[in-house]
Amino acid sequence: MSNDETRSIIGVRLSIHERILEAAVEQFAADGFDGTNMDVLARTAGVAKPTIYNHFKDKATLYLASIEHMLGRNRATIASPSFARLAAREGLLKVAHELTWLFGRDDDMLMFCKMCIAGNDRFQTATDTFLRNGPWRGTDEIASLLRVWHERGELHIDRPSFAARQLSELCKTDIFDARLFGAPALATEEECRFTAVEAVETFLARYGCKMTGG
Amino acid sequence: MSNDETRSIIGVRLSIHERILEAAVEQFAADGFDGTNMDVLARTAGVAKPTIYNHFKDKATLYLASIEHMLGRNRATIASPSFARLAAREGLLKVAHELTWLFGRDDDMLMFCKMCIAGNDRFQTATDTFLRNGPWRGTDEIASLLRVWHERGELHIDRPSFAARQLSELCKTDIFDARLFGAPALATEEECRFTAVEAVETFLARYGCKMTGG
DNA sequence: AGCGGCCTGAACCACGCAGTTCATGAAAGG
DNA sequence: CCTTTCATGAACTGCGTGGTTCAGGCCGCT
Repeated sequence: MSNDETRSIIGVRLSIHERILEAAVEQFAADGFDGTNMDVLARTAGVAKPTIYNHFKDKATLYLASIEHMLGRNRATIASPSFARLAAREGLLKVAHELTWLFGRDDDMLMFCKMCIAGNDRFQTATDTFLRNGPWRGTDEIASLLRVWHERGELHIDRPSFAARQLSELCKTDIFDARLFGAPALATEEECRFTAVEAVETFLARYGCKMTGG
Repeated sequence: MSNDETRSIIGVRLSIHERILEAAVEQFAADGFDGTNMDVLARTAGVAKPTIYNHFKDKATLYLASIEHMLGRNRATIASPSFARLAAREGLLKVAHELTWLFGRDDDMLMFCKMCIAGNDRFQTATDTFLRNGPWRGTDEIASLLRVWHERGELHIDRPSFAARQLSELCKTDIFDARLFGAPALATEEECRFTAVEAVETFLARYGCKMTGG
């Protein structure tokens, strides 16, 4: 292979494979599956069309791969196990900030949500991997954290998984629906912070023990 | 017009116009705008293709019309002002049950959300009317109720609108995302009741006054 | 130098699908 | 009874686009 590593975008060298994936994420996210034109995609990737089909069997295959690629980039831990060292309130705040940021200010996340929702009968497998590696993994991580704090006596939670999902929902308040339905305008950092703080406040009122400030 | 009223589905007589709209809602919701094939749509409607174009100029026009059609069918009140007579806890439970029912067991609502999300760049006006007449009207109604209970001293709420949206989000826990992304399986009545009760519990923990049980 | 692998660009094929046309037929209405 | 209106179905047009082919060209390897 000759010029596999030659092209660079923003100074970072990318292999042809990666360049195609990056362009795919961008295009699919912007225009949806049907709205994406493979000729255009090739041009944005700076690559000849046959090259794409040399790396990916299909438009659908590329679509799947692009979802996984995007999820891989987005390994920003929602609830890092390291948060367990913090006091419940601090840890919850960190988690809530991650969540509101994700819901309110992450474009890739939003676009792929839209795509999965829109196309879901045709690409159920794509939707499944998205859910498994995205939202569900996130709430699982949160649930683990909650268990730690519960055992440490800082929270009192009977159903950690359900509680985790409640927290996640609370973090969507005011910022997510608008984006899901409307123009993909970012929520401001102010809004995200506010929603996060309020979510934790409500969550602790229910699940916090006296000393935690519930 | 000859057999405008002759065909019947499930015993209800529908005009050709309505039959097309019903089929359109179903198809668009299931497959999105691009994924919908006009030949198939015609067949599902039990109508010849030219007939569709005799009633609607365009695929896009039909799409818009189908959204408005769906809106007209769905005039359920989430938070009736009459609930204000109830104690806060009872009233909130009623509201929460309405919400979980809507999120978990109302097919029209779900389809509608999918359609708006799928088409939104190209049909922003449709999405806007949906938001105004749907979710936003709902949370406004809830906010009014919250204000009543606040003034009556049963709740302590600084930002009623925000709190209303928090309640609404809490009522999605565990039942809405799965439907939005996955198969449109109904949430069981059990699940809805559970989520509603838990939502109210969490909500009151934050916003209830001592005597309310918060 | 010669070979093999990969990329390129442009042309090309095939197909799905929105929208139309047309001949036919059936009901309503004066 | 004749006219108007409208549904029907089948065939057709035209276009956008997914996917392929092919003749080159660049590069590394031996």
